[in-house]
Amino acid sequence: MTKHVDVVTRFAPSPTGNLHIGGARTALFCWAFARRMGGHFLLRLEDTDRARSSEASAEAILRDLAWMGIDWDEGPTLAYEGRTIGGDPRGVAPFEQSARLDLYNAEIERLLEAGKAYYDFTSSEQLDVMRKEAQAKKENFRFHPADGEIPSLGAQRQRAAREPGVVRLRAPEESVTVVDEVLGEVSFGAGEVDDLVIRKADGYPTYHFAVVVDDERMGVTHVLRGQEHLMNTPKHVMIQRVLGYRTPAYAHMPLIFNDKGGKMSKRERDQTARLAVKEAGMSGSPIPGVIPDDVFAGWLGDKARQLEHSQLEALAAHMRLSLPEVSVDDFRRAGYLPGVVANFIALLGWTPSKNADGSDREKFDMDFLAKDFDIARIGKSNARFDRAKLASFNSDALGAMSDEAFAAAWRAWCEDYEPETAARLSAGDMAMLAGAVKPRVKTFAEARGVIGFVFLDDEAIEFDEKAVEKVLRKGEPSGLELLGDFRATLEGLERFEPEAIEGAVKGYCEAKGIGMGKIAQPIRVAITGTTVSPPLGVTLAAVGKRGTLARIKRCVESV
RNA sequence: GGCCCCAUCGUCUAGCCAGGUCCAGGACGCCAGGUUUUCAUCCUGGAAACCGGGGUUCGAAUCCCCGUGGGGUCACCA
Repeated sequence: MTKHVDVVTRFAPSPTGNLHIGGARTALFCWAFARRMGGHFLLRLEDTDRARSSEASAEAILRDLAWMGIDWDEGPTLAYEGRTIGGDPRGVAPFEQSARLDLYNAEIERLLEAGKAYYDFTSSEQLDVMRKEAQAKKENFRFHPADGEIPSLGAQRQRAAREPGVVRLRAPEESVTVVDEVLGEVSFGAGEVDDLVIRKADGYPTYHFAVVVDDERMGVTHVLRGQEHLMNTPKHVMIQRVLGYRTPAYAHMPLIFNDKGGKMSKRERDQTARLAVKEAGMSGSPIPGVIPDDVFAGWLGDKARQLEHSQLEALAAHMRLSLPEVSVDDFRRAGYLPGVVANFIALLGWTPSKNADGSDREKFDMDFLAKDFDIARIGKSNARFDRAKLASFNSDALGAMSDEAFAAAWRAWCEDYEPETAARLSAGDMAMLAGAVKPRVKTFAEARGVIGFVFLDDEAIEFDEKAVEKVLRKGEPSGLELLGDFRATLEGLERFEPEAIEGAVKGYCEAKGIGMGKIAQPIRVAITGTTVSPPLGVTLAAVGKRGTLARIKRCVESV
């Protein structure tokens, strides 16, 4: 007995890789719709492809969803930040299709007995030949033998006992019209669907069959999915009709493309890396310990080949390369905030309601989405993923955080993805730097670049030639002279903290009757080697009194 | 190629369903100024779109048709 819930949505990924950004949006919308309607959001693992599915991938997907703030009411459980997500409140488990074979087989048996499905022993090779023949004749291939060509069930069973075969559903000759919640009425003519395979030779159900059976058994009321599934709908409706199931409401969402107008795919990342490797003129693997030379060579020469996720990450890190992000984990690793990612992808193909004053709304959080989401405001046309706009949203979100919150989040991110930084900077250092770093970065990953001078040895600072000429040599008095003079002031500073340092600089300028730039720029060059850095106070404080004095001394002496 | 979907600034989009208030609004990006000890932030301003052609109507971005363009899909993958 399953308890009745008004609305049940589901997200049903196949655990064959990371959670793709498109999948994340589907999950987000399913989640939001269920929340909005006070229903349940269910998570199911479609692992009927035995060769490609993995448990590691399943867990990674669960974690990615949880990170985004998408929690599921029903489905596999995940312990996340002290709580457990998932469960089986209505008694519809299991949630892995590989554990539901008996169920599918029972239904298939029912169909076989009723003559609505039949065993087929055509080999893949034979099918290939048939497809090619049809193509040569410019005809559409449709597997749909005449009634007379299908042996009796008894004969089918006899043969099935000896050799593996698939089970196909006998496609009824009828047209299908679905009322899509996004697209409206969509009709498919009779004879479009062929006798599709519902059970593979390995005994596993095909996607189409498993989805239909599970959605029925799990009481799914609304199917929100990408538009790439639109042509699957007549197949699913057909299976539902033959099985005597109800048809859930469908809502097909527009697709998400990359900035070049193509499909956002993991291949993009390999392509970017491959291009960089070729430009660098590399032939052997730069990190043979992670990527063996033969693997590297094969990958380099074959555009279709992809490296393992971890290998690609290592290569990118080694070459200090930033790869285009395509999966949720990529964005997390790059230092985007989960709320921002969710906010941004929600805007791809959907529009929130207006603000109370009638103005357009763009920024919102998960709570708002859960209250405001509406299928009626899902758009129909595909959207490009604009990374620049995402970056801007993230930048704004970081800027809106308090220094304390930023420092904590930055530190947490570093601990996961940049442990050297977390080790070298104390929590206090990061809190002190927060205000200066915040407005200068779009992601956490950019922070290191802003404060790179902190990590350099005092003797390793390279003084930029142009900067030296402009701010140290020119002027009367020259920057170099002021620098030597000001160093003494700094030396006498008791508390080497941002405010005190700023005060000292200001006091010095007033006493000397010179503008701030006259001394600020020479100091920058002495400390960082360039004319660009965060405000002087934090810049010097981050380097420390000893380092500051040493760098100024070295600058004065060596330039 | 068959089938199906879509079409507003470079990009995401509001407006379209219930035609007039739209010489089309917002955001990102871009350009130009301003604030600032550098950079960044921030502030102000600007350029920038209804794919084309027919209808319907007093009137069309909004409704209809055709064309064009873009996309999806045609597996024992999901």
